[in-house]
Amino acid sequence: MRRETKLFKALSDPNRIRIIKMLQERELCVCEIADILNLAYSTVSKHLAVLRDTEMILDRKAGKWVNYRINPNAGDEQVRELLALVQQWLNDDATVCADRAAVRSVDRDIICNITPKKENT
Amino acid sequence: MRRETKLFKALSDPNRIRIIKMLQERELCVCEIADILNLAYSTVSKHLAVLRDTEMILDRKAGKWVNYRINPNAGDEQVRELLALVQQWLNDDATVCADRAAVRSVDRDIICNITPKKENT
DNA sequence: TTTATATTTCGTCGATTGGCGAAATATAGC
DNA sequence: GCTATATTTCGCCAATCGACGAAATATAAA
Repeated sequence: MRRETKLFKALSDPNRIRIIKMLQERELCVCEIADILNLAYSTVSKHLAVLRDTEMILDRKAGKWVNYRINPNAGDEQVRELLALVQQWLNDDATVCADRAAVRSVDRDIICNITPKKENT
Repeated sequence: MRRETKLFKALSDPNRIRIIKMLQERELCVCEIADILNLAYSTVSKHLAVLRDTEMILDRKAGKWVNYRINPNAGDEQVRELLALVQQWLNDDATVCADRAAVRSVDRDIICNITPKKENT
């Protein structure tokens, strides 16, 4: 039963739901998620660890970035059922819609640097 | 989004899951649930309030008892979907099986009285 | 190898949670 | 009305949670 309650608990936080909805749009790195949610890296990292621990999401190292994505066909059917629920829910939610717009326009090369890349000037 | 996270949070506690699984067997009063879960009345009452607040369960006053039952056709489709998930999950779980056996044999007239009913002797 | 950047881990803090018992409330039965 | 019983509400406590910043780690780039 602990397994099941852990799955529900993972989905019981708004920021984790937002992360899942964003990842259902596309793969994202930690800095992109932190930028959109407006949270500290360490906080986002912890949320991602919670979701990864349930196997709802996977991480993949890519150079200096760690890309997170939905576990496309999780071995656990319960996880698949929950992800399907989340995918069909909240599609008209204002925050979710705004997050999607942000996901489309976010650029990791710009946002991740504390010292912004001087593109011109 | 608060609505959805509240639903998941309601299901993120093992005792609340046990309550739902028991109510999916039959209607129960607070003292029966408290007896099976081995928790204080006040604790069970709070768990039931959390579930009732999501409209997953309904309460019905019946004399000195308050009977709780699953909301048979909740207006909220999300609630129906989650209850369906819980119903299909955990049916082989040892605790759930034991709870079901207890639900079948529990007798509110016996367990609820601190001073047990002197049936004979 | 040094430096910059992306991420995770660690320690801390205030808020929430789940437990309890005591007190308050509601109803049944006398 | 009085008493017993079932339930809820209240106040408390320890544990967990979500947030942060600082420190540690890993990789890219110079």
